[in-house]
Amino acid sequence: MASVSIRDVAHRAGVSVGTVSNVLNRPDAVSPESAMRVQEAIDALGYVRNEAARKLRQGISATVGFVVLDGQNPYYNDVVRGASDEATQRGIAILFGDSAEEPVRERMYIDLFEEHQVRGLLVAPFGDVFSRLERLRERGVPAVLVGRYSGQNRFSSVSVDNISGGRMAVEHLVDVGRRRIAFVGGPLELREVTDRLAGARIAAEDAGNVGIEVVPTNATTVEEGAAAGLRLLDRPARERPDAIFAANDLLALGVLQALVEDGRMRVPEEIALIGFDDIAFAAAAAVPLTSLRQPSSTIGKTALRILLEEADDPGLIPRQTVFQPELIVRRSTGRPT
Amino acid sequence: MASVSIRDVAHRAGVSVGTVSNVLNRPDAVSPESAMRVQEAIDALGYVRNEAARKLRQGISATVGFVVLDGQNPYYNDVVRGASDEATQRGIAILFGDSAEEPVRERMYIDLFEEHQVRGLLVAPFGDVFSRLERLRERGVPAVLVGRYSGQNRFSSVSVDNISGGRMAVEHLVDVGRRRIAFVGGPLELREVTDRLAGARIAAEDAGNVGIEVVPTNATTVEEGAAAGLRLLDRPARERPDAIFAANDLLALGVLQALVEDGRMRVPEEIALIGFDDIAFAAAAAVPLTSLRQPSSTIGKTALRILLEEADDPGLIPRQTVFQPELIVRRSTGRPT
DNA sequence: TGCTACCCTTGAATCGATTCAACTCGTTTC
DNA sequence: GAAACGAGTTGAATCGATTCAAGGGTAGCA
Repeated sequence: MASVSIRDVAHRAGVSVGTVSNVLNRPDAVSPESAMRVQEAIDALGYVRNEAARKLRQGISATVGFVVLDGQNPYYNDVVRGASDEATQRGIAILFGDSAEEPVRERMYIDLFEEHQVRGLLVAPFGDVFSRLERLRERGVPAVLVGRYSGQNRFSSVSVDNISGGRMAVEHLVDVGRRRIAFVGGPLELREVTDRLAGARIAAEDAGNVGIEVVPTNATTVEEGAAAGLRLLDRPARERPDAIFAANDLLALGVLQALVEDGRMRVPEEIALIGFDDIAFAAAAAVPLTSLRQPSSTIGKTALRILLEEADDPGLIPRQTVFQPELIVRRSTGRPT
Repeated sequence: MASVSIRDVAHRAGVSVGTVSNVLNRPDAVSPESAMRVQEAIDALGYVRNEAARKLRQGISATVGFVVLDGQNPYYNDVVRGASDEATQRGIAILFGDSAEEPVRERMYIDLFEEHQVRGLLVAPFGDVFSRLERLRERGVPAVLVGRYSGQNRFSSVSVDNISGGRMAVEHLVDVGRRRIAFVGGPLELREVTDRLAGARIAAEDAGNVGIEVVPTNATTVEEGAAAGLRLLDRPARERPDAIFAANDLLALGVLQALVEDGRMRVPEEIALIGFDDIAFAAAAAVPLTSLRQPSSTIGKTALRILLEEADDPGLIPRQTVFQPELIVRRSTGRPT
């Protein structure tokens, strides 16, 4: 463990530690020649700054935590990529935690990240983490919610307009002549799921004579989607819907997989299918999937930016940033025969 | 910033800081009643340990860095999930970096993580990072390569047997009656790509009368796969292959998308298609994709375990852990008409 | 009673970067 | 020539958890 400290650098360069620190942090407060000598010493010794010491002294850190709801979902990977791009540009590292839709893990990560003195927290919340987040905020550690807004607007959030998205989805289905719509999604504790459903209901009401039926799932995964698809297929033919709005693309792909495998209900002829998120695989699906696109990496970038602003100025009032989703029409919602 | 330190806890519990530290780290060296009083104080004050201070003092940290080649690839997400599971169980946090197949970013993350005093580094390497990793190792920070083995076995690695996988892929294609095989993959600097190709060539030679042609790509993405697919379609019909082995599922899905869209070459009738990794979306593809499954989350878990062992005992000799891939047959490699 | 052994507890020293009051030295101003 | 000023530099103090030599107390034993 041949650890090189600022002291070693100072010694080799023949200056004091204060000067070395200045070279690192306030280069213009130092004479060019000192700067050069110090730089040489740094290179020669292979000095690397000790973040722990810096963090300890300064009280704030160059680390941000990101607790993701479901790391398997490509949507979140895009968001992470966006946040991570932005972070890296500012020399900030991201601590990563995948809560896998389990409240226990979610809380564990939040605690872990707190110990690590993160500057702030990006959270795609699943369980009720707000009391924990409140506590963190009292200590000067802000949080920004990603992909959903907080119930009481107690925290800033960056998300897409899920109600409007749900509405667009059903409006589109109605446009292509569908009336009996199944909403596949869950758990209903997920705010984005209920919002998309709420939007769907509004559109159904506006259209009149359109029914929305909820087919609940336990998670937003391909497997759950496939299971829901099978349940629909099990019904007598005339009780089946003529369109499915899945709460996200993972579910939609699962449904699609079940339908294609089974073969009795062809997409889009007998049944139309629309998803949400427009993940990369939606276009490559068995039947290319109509979906509502989210500006995912922009969401990540924006969330990180807001987080850092709040970290710098704790007085800021929480604000909700909402992007509009965009309808991407593909084959899965072609007109019925 | 109402920061609560171990000193405050000690004061409230009426004991010394040393005792508090012992409660936290060596509970059996402390009397039950002290432990209880300290615990109460901790709860009452909402004390959270300051990792920075601990790290500084101990010299080692409870953080591990993971530099991923391509965060968009579900395969790596599975690996990350595995590593992350294992890490969390041990109270270790993971710093996450997505190099997006860019050597500059890759190096940046390694440097950033070094500043953060990571205990070790998991790396899915793209560019040549070995000299940097060597330097880190000299400082007691080990690295374990994920998803590929190091050229000179200078580092431990956890991967799948890509040569054997490539072989299995082509053997399977030959089994279902294919002879003119296109290998879609690249860049050829990626060791796993060339290994899979090498395996393919071995199988072709063993079979005799089987040709392998390389269709290079610039990255292992859906888009590049689609582009490669279009290039194949552009050829006169008789110059087209009767099977495609894509270096990974992303490429395979891209190829599939192009073929299905175009419609001239049906999968699997006119052309068979096999991928690698067996990501979750392979099963949900336009034509369910035959693929070679990797035990991805096990790879992540194992890599982390080895990394920590090496961090504890720097004398360990690097070892290569290789898992066998498993052939998952689906519709995309049905028999030709 | 004296002695040893054992169990807990104590608190100063430590890790390394940053900060800042104090200082040096050369230059400018009146 | 004295005073004021500015630019650079210095090094001790600081952040908070851990460590460990030293010491206090109690029980056990002769």
